[in-house]
Amino acid sequence: MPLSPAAVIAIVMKIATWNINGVKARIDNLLHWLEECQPDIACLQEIKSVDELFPRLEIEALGYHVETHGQKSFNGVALLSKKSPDEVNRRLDGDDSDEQARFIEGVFSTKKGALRVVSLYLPNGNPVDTEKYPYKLAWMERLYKWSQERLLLEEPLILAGDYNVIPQPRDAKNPESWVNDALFLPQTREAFYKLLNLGFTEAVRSVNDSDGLYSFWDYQAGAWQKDNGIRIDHLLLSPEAAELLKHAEIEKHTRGWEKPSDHVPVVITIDDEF
DNA sequence: ATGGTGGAAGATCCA
Repeated sequence: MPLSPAAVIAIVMKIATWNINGVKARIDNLLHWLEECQPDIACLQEIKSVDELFPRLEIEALGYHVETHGQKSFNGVALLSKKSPDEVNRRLDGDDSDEQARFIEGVFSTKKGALRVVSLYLPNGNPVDTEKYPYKLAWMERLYKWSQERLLLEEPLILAGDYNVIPQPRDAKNPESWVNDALFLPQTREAFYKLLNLGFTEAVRSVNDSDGLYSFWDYQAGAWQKDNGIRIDHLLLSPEAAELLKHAEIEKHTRGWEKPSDHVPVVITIDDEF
């Protein structure tokens, strides 16, 4: 007996990351994007809100569960998901004095087992001659150590977020203008590749080898109009997650919306289901 | 161009 069409439809889920640059200023865009994209899990960065003021009701009305790790004015990350996580962790080990909200991990039950998804917002690191740059490098080292431990679980793990790292010259329209920037300094890129080389797959690069892929365009100097962008928003997949990867896409069109974020969503599709 | 724009907080800091 032949398979019915329904039986051969791939069972997939979409996981997205988006630095929205202020959830309260971006709520209309966010709701519109959630309806359009229908991600199963969305990792947000720079919510710039305390947990109590996060506009959760509107998002919950679209059928999403909301977990936040916010702080006043700056930073802040969130996980939106169509099914609630079984477990949520908000601390990145290695510095008990760090009060910046840049990390949230959710553990989800899927039909294939546990799926771990992290929404991360790596420090910018500029100006590099201040304490901000050592803080960035230390944060990357903490993420490295955390990842080393998590990879021992040999489970699908996705580290999604704004890395504030331009991995290669071709990830910038004008790489020469970034040579002294914390996003592109050799030490920054080395730390990124050290993390990647633990065995992660960078989702976008693994499916698309072309130049001109960007995820951020500055508000200033007509960067968007000139397509003067950089690619700094990444999804890193453990071997067990990489095996499930079907597609990866940068949703460039959202940068052309009214009142846009300066970043756009990056979305992957994996062979899995809640 | 030594932040040119934008968000959040609150008369500045952060990116």
